[in-house]
Amino acid sequence: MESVYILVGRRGNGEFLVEVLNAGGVTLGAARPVSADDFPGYVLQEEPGSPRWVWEDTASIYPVLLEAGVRVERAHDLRLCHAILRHSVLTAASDLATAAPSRWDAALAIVAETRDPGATLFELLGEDIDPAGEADAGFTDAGAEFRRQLTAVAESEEPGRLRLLLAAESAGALIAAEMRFAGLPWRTDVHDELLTRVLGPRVGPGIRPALLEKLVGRIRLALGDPLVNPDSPPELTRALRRAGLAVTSTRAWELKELDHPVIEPLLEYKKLARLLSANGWYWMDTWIVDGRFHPEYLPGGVVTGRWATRGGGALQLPKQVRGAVVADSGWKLVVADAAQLEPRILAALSSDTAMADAGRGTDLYAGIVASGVVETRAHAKVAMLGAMYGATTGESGRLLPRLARAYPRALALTETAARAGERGDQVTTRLGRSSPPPGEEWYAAQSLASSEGAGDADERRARTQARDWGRFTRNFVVQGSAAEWALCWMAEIRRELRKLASDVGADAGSGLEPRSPSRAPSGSSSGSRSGRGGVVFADIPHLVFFLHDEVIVHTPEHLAARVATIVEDAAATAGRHLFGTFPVDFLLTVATVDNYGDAK
DNA sequence: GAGTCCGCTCGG
DNA sequence: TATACCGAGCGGACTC
Repeated sequence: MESVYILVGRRGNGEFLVEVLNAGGVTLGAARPVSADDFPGYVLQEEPGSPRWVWEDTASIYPVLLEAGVRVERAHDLRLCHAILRHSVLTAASDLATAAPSRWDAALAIVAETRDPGATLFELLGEDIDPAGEADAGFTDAGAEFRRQLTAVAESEEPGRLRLLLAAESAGALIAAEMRFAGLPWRTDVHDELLTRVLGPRVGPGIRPALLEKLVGRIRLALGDPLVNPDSPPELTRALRRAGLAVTSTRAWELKELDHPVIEPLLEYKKLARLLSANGWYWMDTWIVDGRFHPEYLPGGVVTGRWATRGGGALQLPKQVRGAVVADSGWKLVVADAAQLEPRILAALSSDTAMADAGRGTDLYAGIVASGVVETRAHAKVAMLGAMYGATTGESGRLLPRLARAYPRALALTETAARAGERGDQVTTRLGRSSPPPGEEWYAAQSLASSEGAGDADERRARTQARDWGRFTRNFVVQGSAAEWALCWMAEIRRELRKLASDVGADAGSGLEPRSPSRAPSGSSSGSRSGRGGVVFADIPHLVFFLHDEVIVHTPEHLAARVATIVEDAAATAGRHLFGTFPVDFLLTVATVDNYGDAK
């Protein structure tokens, strides 16, 4: 079926503009306004034709639709796609890449800093034009940008890969908005109980909970220092040294090596103080709304293509508190984790069949041991990580030659990527995301080192910087390609979950309905489901969390088995999308559980 | 007092 | 067991 695009823009007065385009981006009719009130209805009406919605910024437009109970199947995010095409070496010759910096480039930085949902890029840029005309100019420009993007892809060396990348990136933007909207189920009563158990009863801000205070007492006693404040690293270091401990810092791993009565209570204190400050009651009050954790996901927020997040520290949910992530009553969490994702990606990228063989149907590190390359799983892991991160010393550095003999193609790929970075060259992921070139300072340091009269210090500094950048590019290829696999995996999961929902007839209308209050888990203190989280994905399985190589789907219990199958199949499909018929397994560990803490 | 840097610990 | 890659976020220390 010929794909149709619908370009969407927004005027300063809140009105939308829509224009239907054919597959080549050519207009099929004049742009027309749609009022803000009518917009969700318009989208709902057009969705059965599976158009691809083209808009500047999914994160500012899509939440409006979600609030109105409308989901879309496909989108093209101009902002995210511009960023990819502007920097990809595959499109370096395109008009899009060679043009002078435009508002699309400026918008990248600004949107990354402050996202005011509802603001158009023009507004963000503070361009001073009259409200109606402003957005119409922006709309015209969006159409032009879209055509530039289509052309850049079509004329590139790898149009198929780039198309897949742009589709995956845009699907990611939809998923990010949907996950934020739906939120991760979070039981504040369970969380509170956990905190109270290990810290003592809740106290006001600035006051140490009882069990922490007790530990401070033990620390002071052991150090013979009745005033030492364990929250102050310099003060604590001095106190430790006075007590005869030759420490250079207060890092936990350094303390662990020591034998002294203060170590045990101090390590315990650090662990609990961290829990309190990072995920304590204040965190809970701030980030859990109506029984859901709603972090903001930022697709493309990391140079490698990984997502960043903002708010609540969603990238670092400690294992300690995952027990508070509890499925609603009658629902389950399907938690899936891609096992040894990056080594598998590396094997496929480099067509290293020996390494792919090592991971076939089994833990890849165990497979490396079984092949006789190294003796233990721990060695296999540290050696692989060293190869991908650029370790030179220690255990990892010593094991690298053995890995290189067994898997020459894989290791050659990482070395080639490192050498490219050391020269200041860009490297590119499987689907076409390129690393940024080094900054001006970097080039300045290199040319200074090779100029006449350069001193040893100049040369050392240049070499260090070159090697640093080489480790970045070495890792970029693997981490970035893994991020692409993860995007394809999630997009596939999302697509299949939607099909499942329509198969079982739970998704007759928009796919979103107000959740009935009776569905709230009994005995939960998480309160009513009104307000921001009041409309959720009622009755249909949906993604609620993503972390680099791991997803969580919240699903009605009776669909959990089918969801698990979907997640498994999607991993294989993602592998085919990236690597065609190359025989590499993408193994998952999948757990269907009531709470996240029970997964693995 | 506000803004920024650093040390530390959490995640992959 | 450190080391090597990518992050978020807190609290203290420091600067203006």
